[in-house]
Amino acid sequence: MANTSARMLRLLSLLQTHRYWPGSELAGRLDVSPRTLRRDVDRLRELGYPVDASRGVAGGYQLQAGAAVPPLLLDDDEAVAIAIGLRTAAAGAVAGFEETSVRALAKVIQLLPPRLRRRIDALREVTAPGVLGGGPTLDAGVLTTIAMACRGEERLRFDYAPRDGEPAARFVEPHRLVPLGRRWYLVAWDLDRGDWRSFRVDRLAAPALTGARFRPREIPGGDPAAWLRARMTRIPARYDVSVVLEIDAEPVRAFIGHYGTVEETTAGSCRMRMSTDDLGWPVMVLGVLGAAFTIESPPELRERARATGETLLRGAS
Amino acid sequence: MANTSARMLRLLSLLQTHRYWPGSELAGRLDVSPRTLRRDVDRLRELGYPVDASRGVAGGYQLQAGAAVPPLLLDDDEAVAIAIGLRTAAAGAVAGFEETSVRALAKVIQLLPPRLRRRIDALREVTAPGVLGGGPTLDAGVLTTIAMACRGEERLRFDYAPRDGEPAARFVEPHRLVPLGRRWYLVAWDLDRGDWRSFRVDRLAAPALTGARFRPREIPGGDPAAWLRARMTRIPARYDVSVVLEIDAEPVRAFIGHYGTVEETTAGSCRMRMSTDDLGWPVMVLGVLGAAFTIESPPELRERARATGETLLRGAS
DNA sequence: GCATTGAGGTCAGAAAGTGTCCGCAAGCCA
DNA sequence: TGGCTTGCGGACACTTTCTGACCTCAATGC
Repeated sequence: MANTSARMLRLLSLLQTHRYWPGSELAGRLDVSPRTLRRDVDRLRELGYPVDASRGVAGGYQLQAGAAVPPLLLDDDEAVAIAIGLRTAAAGAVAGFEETSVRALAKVIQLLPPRLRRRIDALREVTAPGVLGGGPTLDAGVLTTIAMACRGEERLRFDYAPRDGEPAARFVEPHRLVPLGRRWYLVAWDLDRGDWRSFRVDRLAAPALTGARFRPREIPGGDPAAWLRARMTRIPARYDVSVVLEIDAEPVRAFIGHYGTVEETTAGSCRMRMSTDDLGWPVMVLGVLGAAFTIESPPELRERARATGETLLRGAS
Repeated sequence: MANTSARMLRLLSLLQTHRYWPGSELAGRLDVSPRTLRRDVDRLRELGYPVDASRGVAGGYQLQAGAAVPPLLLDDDEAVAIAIGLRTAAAGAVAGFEETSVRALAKVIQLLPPRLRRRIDALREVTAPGVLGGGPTLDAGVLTTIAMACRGEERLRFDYAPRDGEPAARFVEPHRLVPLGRRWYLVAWDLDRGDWRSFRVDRLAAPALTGARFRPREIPGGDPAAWLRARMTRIPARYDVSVVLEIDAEPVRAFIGHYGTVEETTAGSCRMRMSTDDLGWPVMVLGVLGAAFTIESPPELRERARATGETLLRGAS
């Protein structure tokens, strides 16, 4: 009966929770004889989840890392923590991990009981993007709804405000979410227009799952990201920043993390490069580092630094 | 035999992956008759994981959100994404979620196959804390090793550099990781000294699991966080920043997120408050917002703003 | 050496899981 | 409306597994 499966899951859960259990206690909790427990442990091992055992007084069982990821049995707090972590990662806190994170997030959110979803939503303000982003603020709820639609192959309705023109309702077969530059795009088959379209997620509002499933079409070329890049005739204007700082490379590197690169020029001086569409950000960096610097490019950065410096001096006096 | 359990897990995995499956295909993949598939689905339902079914042409099965979190069956990418997300959250990217995140992270890391751990470690630089932190850079590997020791009730060795004095090897029974202020502390029973001690994680190096288990002692009072707070005679000096800005509250709020509070004073002006031990941070905010401001406190902030302003002007000229 | 704790073989009875066959119900479409 | 598809679930016979009891053996720590 389901008894065995359920018991195996409970056993896995116990082993995941506490890490070390005497056999007698496990047997007691699962309400079986020690012999059966040993058989259950064997079953887990056969499934590829290595369970370590040690004998003697204070012996016990312990789940070890194996070749495959065992089914994760999470309690509420852990599930919420995972969802929150994925959401921040998807929102761009971890460069290069947005897409994977949002896919995993869609999976987790989908499986989460409503009460946990509410808890996560309630934490929206706590996890407000704040300074980090630089990019436009993006509602994680919108993103996950779309991701769920892509995943579940469900038709999607939403309001879309194109760059120039009135907002209008759209009805699409969502295909893929693609992060490009600092923005998210939805690549979808537009049902009204009968063609592939891309939508900037930050211009998209009130996405609603329709429940209607569809058989996914194949996008020309097969790669949504490539299709989108090819379609984007112009990428948003960006500044390539280059500044020489009279300070060792190391603290600079530690400070800016992956937001830019730092190369040593001479001892005690280094060149920092970054690519950004918001000059406020490199100015912040320069100000906080506090070292003397020379701006190589772009000229606009010089102007911006001057303006910021004057603001600060006025306020400080 | 284990067949049934294994098949149930595979079924769960399939249902988690694609979201919608025709019964015949599921039966085919699991290599059982449709009747047995129906029975398996029933079993899942009995376990509390609601499986939706729809009839008619193009009918199928679909896993829905239920009352409990089902066992998460993750593929490699998803597992890595979850670990990365938790790590950033634990590193302080999500205020108030450090502890829960690090606990969940310890669980996940513990279960992850070595090859995935390596992938995650390789991503360390990608997820470099960068600007975010403000606090001292903390090696996530150190944190998770300690968390695993706490979780597994394993004795721990490490090198510790006290504020004043030489680094020395320590041998402890780890009890709990506690985030306090902007720092992490390990509360542990010091085996050499035979007493409870707290250790700042950022002063701790080369933690090593010994594999030796112990029966956890009870900490006086029962609450490690309370114990630690009581023990910390002085908390790190902090500045309470208060600045009036000649700008609407809304953009300020959007910019600083949860790092501080903003109240409207008069139309077109607002007061920003934050508590920090690093004045560089509020200065950055003031500089980037670009609005005229008046510093109410602390006086040190005025000095810092002046210095930063001068640096920027020098560099810009 | 002794107590503790896990490993694992064997056995018999109990309890499942399984496929086949069946009639039924619900959705979709012509 | 009728026909098709797909899921639902009862009944049955058969097979397989599961379980607890009992036993001996093997590590481990004191």
